[in-house]
Amino acid sequence: MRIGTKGDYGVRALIDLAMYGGDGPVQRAEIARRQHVPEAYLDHLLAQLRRAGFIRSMRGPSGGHELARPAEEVNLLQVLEALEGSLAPLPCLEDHEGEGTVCAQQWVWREIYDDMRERLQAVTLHDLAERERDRLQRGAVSYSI
Amino acid sequence: MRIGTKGDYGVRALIDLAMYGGDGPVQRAEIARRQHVPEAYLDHLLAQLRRAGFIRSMRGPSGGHELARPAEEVNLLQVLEALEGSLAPLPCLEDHEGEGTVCAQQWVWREIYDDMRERLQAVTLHDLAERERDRLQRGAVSYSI
DNA sequence: ATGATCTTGACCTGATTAGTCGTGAATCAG
DNA sequence: CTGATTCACGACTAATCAGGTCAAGATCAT
Repeated sequence: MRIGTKGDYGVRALIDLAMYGGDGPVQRAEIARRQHVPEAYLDHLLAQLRRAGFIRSMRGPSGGHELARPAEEVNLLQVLEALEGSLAPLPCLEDHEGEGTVCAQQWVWREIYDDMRERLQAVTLHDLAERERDRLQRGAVSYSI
Repeated sequence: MRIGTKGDYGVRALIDLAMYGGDGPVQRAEIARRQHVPEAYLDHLLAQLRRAGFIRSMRGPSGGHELARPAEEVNLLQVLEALEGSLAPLPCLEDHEGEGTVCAQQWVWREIYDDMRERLQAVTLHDLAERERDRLQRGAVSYSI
């Protein structure tokens, strides 16, 4: 469940779309510049986000990316699981039906994991974008990772 | 904060000592056999546990390992952090004084992380050993990882 | 057609994980 | 003292993953 640049950058890209995507699609290069993410890498993340149904992409001049669903309907858990895979701290907590394996301390981690997922589910892209707008107004600096 | 074999095996080794260490030290080979851990690998984990002050080791015939502190005074957080390093899901949550970097969604993760540490702190080696004794009595199978 | 843009897959580098192996050092029994 | 037993420690390796880069191609507005 460690969050890497994939998760961080990916979420930031979506926040960017939520903030600047009001009129027409937003270009990769713009997102990359604003969020300080290497453009070539962002490319892959956008592809993943598209396949997962979070964004729509349009090619050609004046093309770009936009949210496929309203920002209020997308939560952090969905996005992070799409980008990073399962967030389970132990393999045995992953929810494929045939549980099979059991690991030591499973009961402790189960609660932690469930709690975490709940909290992440409660946060929408809209919340994050608002928070970010606040932060920018305060003139805060934000180097990621 | 993903828990790997190090954390899993290491905790199991300590549980083993808590359960079978009543009279005299317990040998590496015994632990390895009971807990299904490769002995050569267990060696490293025991070394780490010793350096971190959780166990004492004696060489020679009838040597072995034993808990350095009573099982009630050792909690899961201490052990896991000694074995796996910081459990922070994001580097920016690590608590070295010069915070410097900030990452997106930090506020969400801070709560999750704090909650997790609290829960892990609340579980002692004694609790784990008891739980394990129960499980064995029920004849449960326990393949780790 | 053309140029900006997205799309895909191949590839690269360094770090980490999960171990193995071999040698050496302490301890104890006889 | 000698040898058996057990831990101690460092070197080595193989596989996987993170975090990227790069190049060729597909698409579409104009």
